[in-house]
Amino acid sequence: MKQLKLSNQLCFPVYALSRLVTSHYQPFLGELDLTYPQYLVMLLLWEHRTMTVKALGQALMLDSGTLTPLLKRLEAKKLIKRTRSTEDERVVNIQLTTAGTALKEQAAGIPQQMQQSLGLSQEEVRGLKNLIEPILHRHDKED
Amino acid sequence: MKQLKLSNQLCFPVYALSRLVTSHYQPFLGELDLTYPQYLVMLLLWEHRTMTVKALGQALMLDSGTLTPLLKRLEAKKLIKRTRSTEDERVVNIQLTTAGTALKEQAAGIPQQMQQSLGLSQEEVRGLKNLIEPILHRHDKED
DNA sequence: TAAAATTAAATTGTGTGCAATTTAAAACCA
DNA sequence: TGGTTTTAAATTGCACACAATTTAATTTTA
Repeated sequence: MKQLKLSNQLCFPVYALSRLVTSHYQPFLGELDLTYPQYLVMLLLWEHRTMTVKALGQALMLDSGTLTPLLKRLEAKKLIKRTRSTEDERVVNIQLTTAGTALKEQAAGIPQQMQQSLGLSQEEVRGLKNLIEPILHRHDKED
Repeated sequence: MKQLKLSNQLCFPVYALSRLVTSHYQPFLGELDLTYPQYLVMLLLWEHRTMTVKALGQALMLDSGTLTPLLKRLEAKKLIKRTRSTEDERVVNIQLTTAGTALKEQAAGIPQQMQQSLGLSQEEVRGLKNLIEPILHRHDKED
């Protein structure tokens, strides 16, 4: 049954690559005392300054079951503040603290260093993005 | 700082795709009462019948910290047997039970159904595999 | 407008991943 | 050979992911 050989599955390379990439972030993120998903949240906040939990969840395809405890940990590190919106008390706004904003400087070199660490060529990066992003967008509405 | 925009990171599409793919397995794997990593172990065992924990770990890039509890769950479901080798008592051999072998029939249709569920073309699947696998092999020795 | 439906987070519980340590066995070697 | 090193799993502890449920607030609608 050829189809059930691991080497014939697409799923496995994608899964393995994801973990490989994440593991290469570790040395760099460790210096900032961030995990990889925490770094993704910080990337969004550095870009937008303030976001709701829902907006973070949509951008990262994560639900509150993952985000709530993660955000509480970022708050405990004093990188963000969580405040319930006054116009709509269901909503929680996430905003950067001064320390959270400052961390951006320390993170500036990471994307560059990562590409080196993974040994990827420009073509590979572009090729992967060009293949993957259309697939993700095709499935955007699913969340 | 353009480099720190989420949309300019390679890491995120890879991470998001991996979770998207895994989530699409869920309805199919749920019928077999398997999680996605458990399914990967079963794929290897269907192919090789018997493997050591170490060999499983090398093939899947997972360590005993992940595999030991996972394998205990598969054993609790009576799909595999875990027996310590007599020649080398450090080694644990994992072998399929009759039920574990039988499950292969039920899994036969999954790869086909998955590609449909994800709406991927042959070109996309081939393109992704061709891009990802060389990257993984380049980093094989790292584990 | 009051009840029903929807929405945003939080909570609960299970199963990974993975770093770090521990345990026990086997291999090495001075 | 006896002590050191290496190796294979297991264990411990922490942080995701995610399904399912709960809670509280807002919208919808009958």
